[in-house]
Amino acid sequence: MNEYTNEITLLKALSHPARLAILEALRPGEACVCHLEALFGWRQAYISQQLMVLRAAGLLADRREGWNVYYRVTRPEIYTLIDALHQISQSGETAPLPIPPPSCTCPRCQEKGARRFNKHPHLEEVNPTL
Amino acid sequence: MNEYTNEITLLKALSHPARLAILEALRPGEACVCHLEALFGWRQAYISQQLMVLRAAGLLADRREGWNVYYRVTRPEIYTLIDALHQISQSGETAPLPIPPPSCTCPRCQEKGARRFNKHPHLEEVNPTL
DNA sequence: GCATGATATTCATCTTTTTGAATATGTTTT
DNA sequence: AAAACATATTCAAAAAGATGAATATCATGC
Repeated sequence: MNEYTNEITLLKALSHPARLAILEALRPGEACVCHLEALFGWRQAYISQQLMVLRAAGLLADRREGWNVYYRVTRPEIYTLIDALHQISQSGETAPLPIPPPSCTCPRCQEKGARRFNKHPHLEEVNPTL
Repeated sequence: MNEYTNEITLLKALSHPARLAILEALRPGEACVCHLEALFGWRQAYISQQLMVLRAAGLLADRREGWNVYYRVTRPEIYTLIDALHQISQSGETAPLPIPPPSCTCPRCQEKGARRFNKHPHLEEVNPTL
């Protein structure tokens, strides 16, 4: 179950209101920490913590200039994901569900001589690594 | 900070390898629990738990047919998000970072008479609700 | 070098997630 | 109704995440 390691790291970094808000604030371009501090009215340390998470996930890079540290998004593609997220979240709850699709392709359901009282086939015969 | 409630619920539902894998398995269409059980080789109760999370997030619906319960994705748009996720995750670590973008639009940085030793402007003057 | 401003990190605590184990629910066949 | 099956739910312990408080780092101006 070590699949999706990168994906999960990324998703977890995004799964926080403050971090989503920060990414939104960075959409137009880079910003220094003091900007975010003033914009959101959060404690400096708190913002720094969240920036750390986003940076650890590889989403942000920083650049020092005198007193200030400027953060920027390193993967603008993240906004494609975020936009999709908003779209899905906004659509009214459980829409008028589509007509039930065709029947299951389950290995068991597929068995030709599918006797109804039967143990599952052994996993080895069935699992072509998804 | 009650913003993004729906978004966070959705992201958290996705932030789990087993659940991502399940959604992947459901991409071609609906499947019964025994299918997933055989496909992944996980405990039945475990799969049911993960399905519950996805259902609670409004991503899945179920349909009973005799012995089996068939699950299907109610919001195919989720795959747009997942595809974006994979794309971002696969791109090699921190790509050759783009040239540092233009300077910060931070309220402080914007102040015309920006005296360098100055307190931040009061938040009320600055925070137009992001 | 020292004081100050901006940002980062560590620590401790509290809450949430994860996941195995046990058990419950509901359906079908006999 | 009882047995067999498929799936769902509850519980508890361990792991991970969130966050306030305190403190550290590092650049700048004197």
